[in-house]
Amino acid sequence: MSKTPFSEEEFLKKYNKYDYDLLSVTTDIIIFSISHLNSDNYRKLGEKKCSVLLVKRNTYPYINKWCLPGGFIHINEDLETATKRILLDETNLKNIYLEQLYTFSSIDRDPRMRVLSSAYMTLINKDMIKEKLSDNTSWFNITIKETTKNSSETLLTFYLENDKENIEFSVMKILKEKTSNIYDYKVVKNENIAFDHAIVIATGLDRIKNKIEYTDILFNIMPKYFTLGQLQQVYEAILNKPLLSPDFRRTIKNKVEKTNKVQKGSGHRPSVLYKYKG
Amino acid sequence: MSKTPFSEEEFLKKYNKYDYDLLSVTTDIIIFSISHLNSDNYRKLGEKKCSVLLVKRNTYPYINKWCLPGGFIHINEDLETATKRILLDETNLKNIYLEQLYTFSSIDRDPRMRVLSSAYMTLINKDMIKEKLSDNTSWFNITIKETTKNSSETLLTFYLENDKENIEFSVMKILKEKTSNIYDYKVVKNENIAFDHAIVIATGLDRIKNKIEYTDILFNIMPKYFTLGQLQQVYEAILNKPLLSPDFRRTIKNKVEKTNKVQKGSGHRPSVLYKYKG
DNA sequence: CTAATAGTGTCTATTAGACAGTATGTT
DNA sequence: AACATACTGTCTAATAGACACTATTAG
Repeated sequence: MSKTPFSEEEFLKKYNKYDYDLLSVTTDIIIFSISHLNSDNYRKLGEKKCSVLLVKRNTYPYINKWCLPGGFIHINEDLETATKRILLDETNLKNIYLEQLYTFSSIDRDPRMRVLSSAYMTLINKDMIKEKLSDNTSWFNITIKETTKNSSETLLTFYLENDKENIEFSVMKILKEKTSNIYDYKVVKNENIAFDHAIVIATGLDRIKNKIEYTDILFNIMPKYFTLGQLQQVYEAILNKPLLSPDFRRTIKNKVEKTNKVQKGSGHRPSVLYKYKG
Repeated sequence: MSKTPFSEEEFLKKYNKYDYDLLSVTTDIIIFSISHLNSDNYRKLGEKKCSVLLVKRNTYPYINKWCLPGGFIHINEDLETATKRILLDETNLKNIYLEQLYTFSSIDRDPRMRVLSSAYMTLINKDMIKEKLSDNTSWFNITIKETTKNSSETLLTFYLENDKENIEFSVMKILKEKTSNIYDYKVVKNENIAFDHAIVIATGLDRIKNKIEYTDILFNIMPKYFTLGQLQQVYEAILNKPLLSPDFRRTIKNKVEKTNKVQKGSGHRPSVLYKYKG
C-alpha cells in the first residue's frame, strides 16, 4: 500500500493538466448511401452505386479539396455525441446506425498541428434527406477496381464521380501481420482528397464489406419497402461483385418479410415488396 | 472556388491551435496471455485460464486500484508507437501482434481532466518474458460467468485472481442497435478496477472471441511447439466453452504442421508436437 | 412474341456437430 | 490392469455454389 502525503481531493486540486501533451481531436464521418442510376432501356433495372458524402474545403489547408464531414470535438462531449452533432448538421438525420471505425493518429496528418481523428461511419437512405445539401457538399458515386499484387498486397483504385467532377485515387492495402487479418493502407495516388481521408474511405468500405456478411446493416440503406431484386443490387454494389439471385434469395429470406404489396409497371413480371424483419 | 486573403503559408503561421479545445490522449493496452494451472492428478492436463496483465496504481486517482498498463501519448508519436513503447516498458517484448480495439471518450472517465483513451490489445506467450515483473504489476487469471437476461442483455461477471487477490466485477452487455451487432457495456459492479478499464477488458475479450473464429491470432499465445490438446485448451479458455476434440483437430489441421517431436511422460499416449504453419 | 426480371427447385460439394471406437503411454 | 489423453473414422444436418427451369409483365 503506497503512502501519499495528501488526500485525493488535494491531489486533484494541485493537478495541472498542462504538465502533459495536449492534442486536438476531431471526428470524421463516412456517410455511405446508394445511388440509383437510370437505365437507357425501360425494362432494365438501373444500376446501383455505393456513394459517399464529401465536403469541399473552402479554407486552408487543402483548400478546394474534398474531405469527409467532420469537426473538432468539444471539451464537454464524447466522440459519439460530436459525431451525431455533425451528422445532424450535414444531413438533418438522427437516430441512425453509427459505428466507430478507427482512430487515425499519424503525427503529420494535419499540417496545422497535431490532430488525432476518430472516424465513424454510417449507412443511410439518402432519399430521407429532405433539405437541399449546401453548395459545398456532394454525393459521389464510387467505383472500385481491385488489383492483386501478391499474397499480401492489393491495389485499390477508387473512381468517385458526381455530375460535375471525377476524382481518382489509389490506395495499397497491405496485410500487416499474417495471424491477424489487419491491413495497412498506403496512399499511392491522390490529388483531390484532403488529409488522410482517402485511407479513411478505403478502411470504411472494407469494414462494411465485412460487416454485411454477418450483420443486417445494409437494411439501413433501404427504404421501408423494397423488392428482393433491389436488395440484391445493393449487396452487389457494396460487395463489388455479382451474386446469383436464387442463392441470394435463399440466404436473405429469413431476414425479410413478405408484404401484400407488389411493384408493377416494369416491363416484366411484377415483384413482391418486402420489408426488413427487425 | 473560395477566395482567401492570404497564402497557405501565411495561414498556417497565423494558425493558433489554442483556438480549439485540447485534450489529453492516452493509450491503454490489454495484454492477454494464458496461465497453466497445475493439476492435482499427475495424469490430468492442468487447466488453462485466460489471463490479463494489470498494474496497481500508486497515485491518485484510483490509488491502490488495478488498471491496464498505459500512458499519455507524446506530441511526436502516433498511437501505435506509444503503445509499443508502453508494451516494451511493461514486458520487454517487441514485434508482436497489436490491434487497435476502440477509443473510449466518456467525458468523466478520468476525474483529473478530460482524457480520451485509445485501447489496444495484444496476445502474448508470457513465458517469453524473462525479466521479473515489477512489484506493482501482476497477471490475473480470468473466469467469466455469462447470464442472459433477455434477447438484448447479457450480464458478464468477471472473476480475476492471482496468488494474493481476488477481484470481481460485472458488466452488462447491451445490444445497441439491432442491425449492427454493436454492444454497449455498462459497469454494474466494480470496486477494484480503475477508470473505465472494466469495460475495456470486457470489450477486448469479446473482440478476441470473435477474431479467433476467423483469424490465427491465438497462435501468438502459443509456444513454438505445442500439442493439439494444448492448443484446444487455449481455444477453450478464450471461448469459455468446451470443444469436441475430433472436430477441433479437423478444423485446425490446415493451420498447423506436424513435427517429428513427441511429448512423453504424461501417463497416457504421447502426443505429437505441432507448430504453426505460418 | 420478346426481352427482361421474378421466382422455384435441385444437384453437389463443403462444413459443423455428435459421437463411437481404437491406440498407447505411466503408474 | 486402469486411467487418461491421443487420435481416427463415420453418420447426419446444415449451408453455399452452380444452374436449369418456370412465371409474368409492358411494349
